[in-house]
Amino acid sequence: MLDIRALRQDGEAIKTALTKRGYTLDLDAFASLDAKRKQADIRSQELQADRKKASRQVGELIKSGMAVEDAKSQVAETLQTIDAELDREVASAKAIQEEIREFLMGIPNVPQDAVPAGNDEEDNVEVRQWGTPKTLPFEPKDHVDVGEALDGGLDFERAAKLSGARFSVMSGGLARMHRALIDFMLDMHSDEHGYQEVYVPFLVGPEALRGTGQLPKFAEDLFKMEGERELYLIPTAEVPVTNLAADEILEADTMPRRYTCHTPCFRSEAGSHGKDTRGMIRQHQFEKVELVQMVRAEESDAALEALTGHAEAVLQKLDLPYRVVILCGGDLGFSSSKTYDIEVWLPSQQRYREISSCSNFQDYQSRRMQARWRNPETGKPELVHTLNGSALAVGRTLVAILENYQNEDGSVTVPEALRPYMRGLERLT
RNA sequence: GGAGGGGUGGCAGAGUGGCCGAAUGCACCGGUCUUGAAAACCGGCGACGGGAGACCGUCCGUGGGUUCAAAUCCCACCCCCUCCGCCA
Repeated sequence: MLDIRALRQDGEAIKTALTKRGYTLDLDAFASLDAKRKQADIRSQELQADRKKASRQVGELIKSGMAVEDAKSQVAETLQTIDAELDREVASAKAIQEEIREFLMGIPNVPQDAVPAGNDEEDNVEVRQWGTPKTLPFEPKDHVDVGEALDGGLDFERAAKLSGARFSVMSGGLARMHRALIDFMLDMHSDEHGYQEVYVPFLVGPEALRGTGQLPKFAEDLFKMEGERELYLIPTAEVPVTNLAADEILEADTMPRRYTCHTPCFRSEAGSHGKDTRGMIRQHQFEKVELVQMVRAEESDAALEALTGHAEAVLQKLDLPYRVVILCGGDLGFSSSKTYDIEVWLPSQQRYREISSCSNFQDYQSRRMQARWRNPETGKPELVHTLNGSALAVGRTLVAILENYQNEDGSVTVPEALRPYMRGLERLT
């Protein structure tokens, strides 16, 4: 959510910045709503002040010895006049405030200056590359062919039997490698990058989803539970972990907060029919290790660079070639002010595919969820800046390993860094 | 699922109809003292919105209601705690 005061003061500048992501801000609609709000607000406050005064008068009269009924009749007429108008004014002030809130909730975050212009992923700009895409001495198979050929391995048919398309079953060594990856990533972020591991609910209420920005606009991307309580399967650990700070005022000495968390993620993929239908690139259920940070405003730019580096470190240790791109305005997520995607090399597709997305939300999420910290210099609560990034999407990491580490005989070499997590196993066959 | 207790400022915790946005303690900030720190003492200190400001309004889990007046009384819901039952 944007700062309403910023919108009043710098509306034009914000509108211009938002065009970079293809969003047209209706400033006139906002201005007229805001003017209506102010009028209703001022009037209802006046009436309330008058009403309070009259009520207090009654108390004083009674205390000074007047009979209760007499005291009441002193102000009865005034109150009657006030009440008639007050109900109306308060109701309309409330309604307008709610309208403004919904209006604000529907505006995406303002892209930072560094965000390049552009419409879609074609316009994202490469920032750096790491490693050299391997040229395999044989025709590379894709991860489905590699995985299905393994003993145990990948099984999409049985997954479909259970749950339909976009699910997978893994068994044997592959299932173990999947689990090992989670362990490997969590250990790395905890031991080397200074994150605290957390375990959180996989079902959350609507408020948490409003806080991070999935609701109200993107309900169709979520799986909603049946039942008397309104609960949703989390689409990412970002939702429960970031909302840990919701409605809280963090003490300065507990900042910055850095959390790492492994959760399954559930996405309806409503808008992506026919996209990545083969294999486990795009699933309704997948595992992810997430990084979340809550930092002071002036630290968030540096924090995004560091966080992206922490995600990159996973790929480096696994020796998987990748590149980092900065998302253009048109490809930028709703709540983000700046996002780096990390893309891993897939030999079968001869191109880089997204495996991580690292974003700085600045105060956009924290304003929605009222996540603040107490600045000792002012003594006042200030909104934190929130960031998060995948480090990494586990399923896609597995895909990358299957493809980059495949051998001509159909086996898959276990990356060296992962072997301690697989009891020394060197090869999946 | 049954019975009882409770949700108040950053935290703990008073407050059962008007003098309460709210005692007190801790934490925090400023000062005195000190070579410095601690301790002690003095002062300050909730959040949000509006206003240039004086100041005004809202907020005591949430939503309704009673009343001239609600943190306080009534109703519903949510959450937490204790005991019993069930259970991985």
